[in-house]
Amino acid sequence: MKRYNPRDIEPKWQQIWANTKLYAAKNGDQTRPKYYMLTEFPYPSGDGLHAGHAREYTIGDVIARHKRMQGYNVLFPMGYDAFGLPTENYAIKHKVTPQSATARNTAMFRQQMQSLGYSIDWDREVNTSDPAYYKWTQWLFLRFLEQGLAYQAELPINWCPFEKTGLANEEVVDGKHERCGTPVEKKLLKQWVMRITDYADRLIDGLKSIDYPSRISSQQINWIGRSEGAEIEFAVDDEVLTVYTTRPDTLAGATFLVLAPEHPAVTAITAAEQRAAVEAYVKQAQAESELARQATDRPKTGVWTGAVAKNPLSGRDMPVWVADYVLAGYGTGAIMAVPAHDERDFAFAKAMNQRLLATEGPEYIDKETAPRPNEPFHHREVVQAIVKHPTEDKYLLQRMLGWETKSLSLVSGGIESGEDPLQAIVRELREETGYVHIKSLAVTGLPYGVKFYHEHKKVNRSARVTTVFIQLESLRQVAVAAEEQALNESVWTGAKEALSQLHGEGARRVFNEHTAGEPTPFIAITPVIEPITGTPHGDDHEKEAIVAVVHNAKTNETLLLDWGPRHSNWGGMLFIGGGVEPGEDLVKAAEREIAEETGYKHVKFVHQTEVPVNNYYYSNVKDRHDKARMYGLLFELEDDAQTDTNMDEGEKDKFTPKWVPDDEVFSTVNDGGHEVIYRMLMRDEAYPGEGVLVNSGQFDGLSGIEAKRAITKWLFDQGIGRGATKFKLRDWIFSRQHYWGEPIPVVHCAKCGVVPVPDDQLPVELPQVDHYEPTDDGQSPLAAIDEWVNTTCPTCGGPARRETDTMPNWAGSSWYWLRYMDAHNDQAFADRAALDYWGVVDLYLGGMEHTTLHLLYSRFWHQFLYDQGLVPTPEPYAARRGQGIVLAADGRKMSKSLGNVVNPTDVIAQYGADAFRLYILFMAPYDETTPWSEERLSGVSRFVYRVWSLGQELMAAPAAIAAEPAGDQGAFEAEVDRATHKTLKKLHDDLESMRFNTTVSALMEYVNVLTDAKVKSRLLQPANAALRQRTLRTLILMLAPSAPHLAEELWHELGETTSVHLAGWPQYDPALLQDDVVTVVVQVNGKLRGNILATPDATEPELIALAQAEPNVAKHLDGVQIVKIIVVPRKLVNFVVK
RNA sequence: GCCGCUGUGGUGGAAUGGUAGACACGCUUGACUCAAAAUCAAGUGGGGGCAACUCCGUGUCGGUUCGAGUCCGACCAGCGGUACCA
Repeated sequence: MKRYNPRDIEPKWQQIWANTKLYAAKNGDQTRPKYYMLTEFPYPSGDGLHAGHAREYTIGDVIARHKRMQGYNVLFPMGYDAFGLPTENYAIKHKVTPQSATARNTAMFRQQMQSLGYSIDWDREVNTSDPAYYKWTQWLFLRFLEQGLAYQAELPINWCPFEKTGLANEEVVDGKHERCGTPVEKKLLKQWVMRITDYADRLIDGLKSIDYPSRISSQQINWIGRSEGAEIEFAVDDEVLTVYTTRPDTLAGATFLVLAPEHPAVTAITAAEQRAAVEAYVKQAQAESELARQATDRPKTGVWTGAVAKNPLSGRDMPVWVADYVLAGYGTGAIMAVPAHDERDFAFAKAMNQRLLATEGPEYIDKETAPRPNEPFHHREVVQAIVKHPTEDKYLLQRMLGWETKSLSLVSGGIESGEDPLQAIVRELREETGYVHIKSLAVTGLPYGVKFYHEHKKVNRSARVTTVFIQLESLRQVAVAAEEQALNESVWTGAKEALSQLHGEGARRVFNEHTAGEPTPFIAITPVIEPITGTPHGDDHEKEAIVAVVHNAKTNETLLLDWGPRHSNWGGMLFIGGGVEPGEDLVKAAEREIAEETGYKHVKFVHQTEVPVNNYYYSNVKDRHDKARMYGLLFELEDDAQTDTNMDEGEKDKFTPKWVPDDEVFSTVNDGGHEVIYRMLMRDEAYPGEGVLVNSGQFDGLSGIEAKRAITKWLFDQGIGRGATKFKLRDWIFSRQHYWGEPIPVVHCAKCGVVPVPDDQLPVELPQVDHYEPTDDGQSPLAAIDEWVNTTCPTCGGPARRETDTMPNWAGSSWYWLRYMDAHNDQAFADRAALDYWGVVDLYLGGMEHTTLHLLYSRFWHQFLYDQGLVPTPEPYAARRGQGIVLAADGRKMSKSLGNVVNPTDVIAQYGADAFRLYILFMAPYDETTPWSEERLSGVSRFVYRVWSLGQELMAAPAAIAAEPAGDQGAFEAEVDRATHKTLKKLHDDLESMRFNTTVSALMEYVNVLTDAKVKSRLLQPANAALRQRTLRTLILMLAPSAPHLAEELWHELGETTSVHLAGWPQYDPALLQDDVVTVVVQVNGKLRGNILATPDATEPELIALAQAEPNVAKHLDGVQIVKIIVVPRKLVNFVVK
């Protein structure tokens, strides 16, 4: 028997295939359908082919070979993406030219790919650094230039200080250069830029017509980052600031504007007294590195410009700030900030207000009650409010009863620990005056200090006073305690009168500033969206409600009601809830519900949500759809005292109160509305979701898209805004300051400006030089080569200088699949007939890492070429698939420094190319990342040897020794043929769906059947010569795409003289797939209780009878009642019993 | 945070809503051998049982269904991408 020796047969056949040009694709062949199988061409680095390449090209080769055997005219080409920095660096280091390094490396790659037996049409090989190739890259660039899609601009670009070159945005990852990891700097340079943003919409829309994995299309869509919203203009002094927002519905809640530090209007709008601060901030922002600015969770910083704009909808002042959380490069570089509904604006507002509140304002000494000398001061933090009447132009002042002074004061009180000034003043207002219905409140003016003698407490008092402006919504009041009534009397007064009677210099000053409309940097947080939870049904029964969150600070627990298991629309764990009677105070209502439902009678109100949550839900009790406008109220439990709960008997058993640890509350509550309430109450955060508009004048009551549309239209009608679409995608920085790239084919002439090199003078070839090290000054090394740089102007003939920037390495790969169609054309980048014939790439296989780089760039080029009528299709690739990464055996990435790299050449030397290929297919689904395993590779290698031996045995069996076979010959042949055709069908299905791992499994199973001792010995009998022959033939054909050398060798041993790879792919015969006997599974209540053998066409009653007769099934059917019998012909019988 | 993908034995991974773990690796036992390697044969999810058989089992919790790894809902974990993009 001949031994299997891949070291002999593999090179032998590779040589023969090459010599006969077996895999040559034929342009214009109308006798067969075409199939264009493209894999990404490699960058020819000095390290040679790696395992990832081998995976990609092996998959591509198997598909190409299978298609070829199916009768397609297959184009499966290869080339080299040869320009780029690694080669340049390598050449500098080894003191050779990039040209010679490239020649050496491409030869190595070609040799390695050939040794893997790929069916590449080598006559079409391309190399992007070949002048014959880049002539056409330059030619195509000039078409972009003609159409204005390539332009020069002075831009702050990403600069890699290590490789000394500019970079595209797509090449910067986490603030670092994706290739070398060096932190990227900003550098202002004159650059060539490609207007890819013109194609942003097309690049998204085109994805619909092509077959990309959702992973890739969603990543591209994300990267392009289209968003729809509105541009809104705000007048600030003489300037008009235009902002971009995706949330025009929150316009009324925009309480300030923010400009990026780089925004051109910053200087113009900055007020004189703020100039120094603003300039310092802008300077500091510019000094920050990209990396630092990108850091997540960095505290918000900013500075007030002193300017104020007016909100066109709410009419309120909006201080204009400068802050680096707004990016100059996106939208208009300015935003309207809505702190109530945007997390970033919220964080900024909180931080800035806090900073302002912490500042020390002027200090006043009260002259009427001057502090006593030589006595210590007792300090308090105080908040006071300028409270405005809901309808009239009047302010709420207080007269202290029992004091000697006749003057009035603002509503005020001490800030208790843990409170912020806004919370404190709301509490004070409620306790002292009973007013609770607040429309808006905001800090106004810087805090000031005051010192006086406290006559009641008989101490010197120093206070820091924060002033808040409160606009009442209505005069709705709650009862005021008698002791409070005895202290103060409330008076509504006009502004002038108030000012004259106000006690205290500081209070008079802030009141005056406020009523005079002095600009203030303080940022109000005004909610304009009421959250919606649940789904409206149209006929919802509306009511006002409270949700009471009762917290116990001693145990850090929160009170929940357990309504039993959660169903789709009732039950679960909820807070205490209940209806509010018309006109009833929310706090009172909540206290009543708490007592009724849980018995707790001593709870202290802390605060409530500013807006209600519109919760749509199904009321199980009332059997109807309800809409509750739920206000959340937070209470602190004062003591455990409980009264009897006061509930109907029916209501009592429905729920049980439960104390839940605070950190589990959020995950325990399982109702959308209650969750939102809890977030609003407990977590200091914005509500960024959608909902119903409030505090938005005429737009109140609108929601979602409705509101966006209505407000955008209103802005348009007012002439201060319009709908707008923006993209995250930026134009493509196309210049590189390096030697080893395509020279950008233009010259700069003092007289004519930028002049394209005429087409007939292309290519602009790279000069052959000794030194081409990159420079630090942002100049290409080409600039130093005078004899190359100095040229004449093609237009005027005068002296001119060549452009010295080169193209990025993405340029050559942006059109290479077109060159394969007609690789040697020197009249055009490709002949139109060839372009028409091959059309789109049918399948493009490559790595996931190119999704937002090469794949996006090349689609952009192709779409442009289509627009110019240069290519026949709008998209280059009909389908794209990405292969998974091959990890090292240790589960880590393969890397030279870890020493865990698998070298394909070594693998081939030890196991042969066919075993290597089969293992690549077998190791995992092709798109799954998976570790390399030499042990499993050896398993596949055993399979290859088994196939070889089987082939040898089947061929060596004597054809005519008289010996009669035992048993039924027809049944045996049918059994073997059935196995063959089942395998064929499996291969057919799995190759179509690219499930290569299971095709190898199927081949293994098939070979296992044939090598089974009983089957094989009978197969070797003389009577089975014909069966043996057709079985082996089919096996070889099935192996041909994945193990081409093995298949070819056995094929020729079989006596064939033409290549197996030109043979037709075998078709399976459905008739031969039919089993004589099928195994039918018998279940009782879905549990497997046995199986029966039946003919495929057995009827239902027959199957049931057989099943019932099965002893174990009978056992389980004994003594039970059969409710139902499910029969799936040829598959299963299931008895449903009681 | 957002977008996408993935969760199945000791491992890589199979399974049109119908016998979970195909095919391999590894491991155990046996044959061959002086011995080892290679090869061949048998076994191999966990628990119980002498056995027939039986219970449990595909990240978690629910739901739909005669029947769920597969479909639906909520969550958890891992991977990839992206991120003050307003």
